[in-house]
Amino acid sequence: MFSKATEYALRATIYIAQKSSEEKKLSIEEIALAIDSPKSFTAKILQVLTKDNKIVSSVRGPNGGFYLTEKAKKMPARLILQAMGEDEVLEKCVLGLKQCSELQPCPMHAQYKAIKQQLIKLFVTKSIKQLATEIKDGVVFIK
Amino acid sequence: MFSKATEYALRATIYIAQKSSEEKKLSIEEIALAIDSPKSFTAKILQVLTKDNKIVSSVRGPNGGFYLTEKAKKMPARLILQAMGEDEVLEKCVLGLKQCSELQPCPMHAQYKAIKQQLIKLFVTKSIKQLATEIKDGVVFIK
DNA sequence: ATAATAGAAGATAAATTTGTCTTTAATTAT
DNA sequence: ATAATTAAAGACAAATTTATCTTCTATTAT
Repeated sequence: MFSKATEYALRATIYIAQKSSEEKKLSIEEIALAIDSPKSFTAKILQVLTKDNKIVSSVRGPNGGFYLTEKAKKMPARLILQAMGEDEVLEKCVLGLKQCSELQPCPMHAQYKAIKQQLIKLFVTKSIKQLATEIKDGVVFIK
Repeated sequence: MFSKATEYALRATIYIAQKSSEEKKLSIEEIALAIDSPKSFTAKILQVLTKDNKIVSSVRGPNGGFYLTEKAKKMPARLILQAMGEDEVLEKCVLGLKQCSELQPCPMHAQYKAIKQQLIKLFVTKSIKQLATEIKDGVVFIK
């Protein structure tokens, strides 16, 4: 469904949301280990999410690392897709038609429409924080 | 969601199903034009679907081309995904976790589960023929 | 100030996907 | 038989994705 990069982005952000605060930052080592992703590649991805502190925040140097502000934790998961430039996946035609729409539907449009709506709803209504909260109780896993 | 190759595979197969029979075969030129796909790349993809005549049938030489048998037209769309080696997409975890399951769910598992089931249902219950039938009436488009 | 730490930035490389082109093989019509 | 047609097969190339490594910069502790 999504690229590896976006999968790592989602997992990393959810993990950081669960473990970090402005006081407690996480190193790239810890994050990559926790979500089972290649370290350097994950660093690159976090650079994207950190750009303009849009989603993830970071500071360099000793005691530095990555964290999410309370404001960021309230953001919908869809913002991560947007930051990764993969938001379109949610809206795209299953058959890859450029012109697929209500007026000019592909053969799967009618049925896929409902699925698409639920997908979008999932990423819009679930905040990063909501996705993160159950991890520490072992209800849910990120690795 | 799917690779370009699989998108072309679905579109091409649906188009062939709608236009062809054992008596009337379609050239790769016609198919690629009809579904707006690169000709040579589409030829490669049809080679895969034609392998062992599993889904698409073909004959070489004058008046040759691609077609679908009545039996093939009755097959579920999911077989195309399988032939393309992309069937796993339907079952895969949204976050890309290898171990995501009921017992060890990812943070999106509970919500995504229902979506996944509908996706699978769509590809299992819809036959290639069913997807193809509305094209000629202009109810539905493939380009 | 200096050294140590940790992310940012950039270069590079490996792997995969997407796409093209040429040659070969099968089939048909003449 | 021969020529024409059309898909099959294979080599190759371009683009994108995934991944690594090195150097630079900011920050902190001493």
